Amino acid sequence: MKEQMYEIKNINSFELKDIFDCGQCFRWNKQEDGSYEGVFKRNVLNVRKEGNTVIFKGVCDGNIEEVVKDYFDLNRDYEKIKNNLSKIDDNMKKSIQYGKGIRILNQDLWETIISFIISANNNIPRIKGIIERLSENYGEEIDYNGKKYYMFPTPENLKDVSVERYRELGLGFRDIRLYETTKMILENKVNLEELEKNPNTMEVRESLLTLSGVGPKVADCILLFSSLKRFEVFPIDVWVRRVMNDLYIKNEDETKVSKKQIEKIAKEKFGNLAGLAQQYLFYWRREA
DNA sequence: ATCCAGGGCGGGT
DNA sequence: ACCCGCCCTGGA
Repeated sequence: MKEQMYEIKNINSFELKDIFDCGQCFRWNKQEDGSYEGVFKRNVLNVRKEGNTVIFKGVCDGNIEEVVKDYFDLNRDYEKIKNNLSKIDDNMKKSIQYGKGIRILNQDLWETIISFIISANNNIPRIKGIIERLSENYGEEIDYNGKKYYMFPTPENLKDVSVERYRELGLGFRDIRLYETTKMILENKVNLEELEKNPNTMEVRESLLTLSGVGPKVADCILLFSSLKRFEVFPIDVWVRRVMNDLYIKNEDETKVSKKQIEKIAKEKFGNLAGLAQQYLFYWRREA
């Protein structure tokens, strides 16, 4: 494949650190020169920012401009969204100022499902390690700049991989979950293309919940961070529980705050932008 | 050493 | 409906 380049001048709501470190993705890594490099679908990309210009460079499956516009959600008006959310209260305003460059990536549904199954009760360095080993072992190779990169394995790539093999790759107790979910998708027990087409978020959520290793939190992450792009969901993890309790609930023991309670407040305050609000709050509370 | 990290599952009430 | 213990692994 031939190297392509694409640049956007005077871009807003686009900060590399905010996008790649806000917890939505696992295959982007910061380089020595401050740029980020990542593999998604059949693309290998390097992204860097100089002033208000973003430069994308790499090998793409198709036209780089189209690939980038789709993946980085460039047709959505984040300035408008941020303005609306900022009006809600000072907490939102502050968290948005902190994560002003966040964009929700349009990630492959299958990859997002598997990645967040792996994320369960796990830490980020280890999650990234597991995903890299899966890709190196079972993903298709792409050569770029004299280096080898590996696509995330497809369901077919994982067809004959055993539970034991997953355990060897360091998945721990998630081995069986990955095995079973892959099998269910290969057997079309859950049809990913149908999910993409279904506008009813709750139906899609129910369907995701039938997959092994997918509970409420993982399902919501998949709905928000994959190409399903449902911004009304509100994934609740320990950090979100923490920040929601600090700001709005103020219970002495945050672990005692129920999910329902948090969901109710999120819906009342943030409505159909709850997912975005969650992301700003999460990133702010974890990093700041 | 003990704990915990972006939960889910299965088996209790 | 809630609640609880348990689940691999590795880094602090």
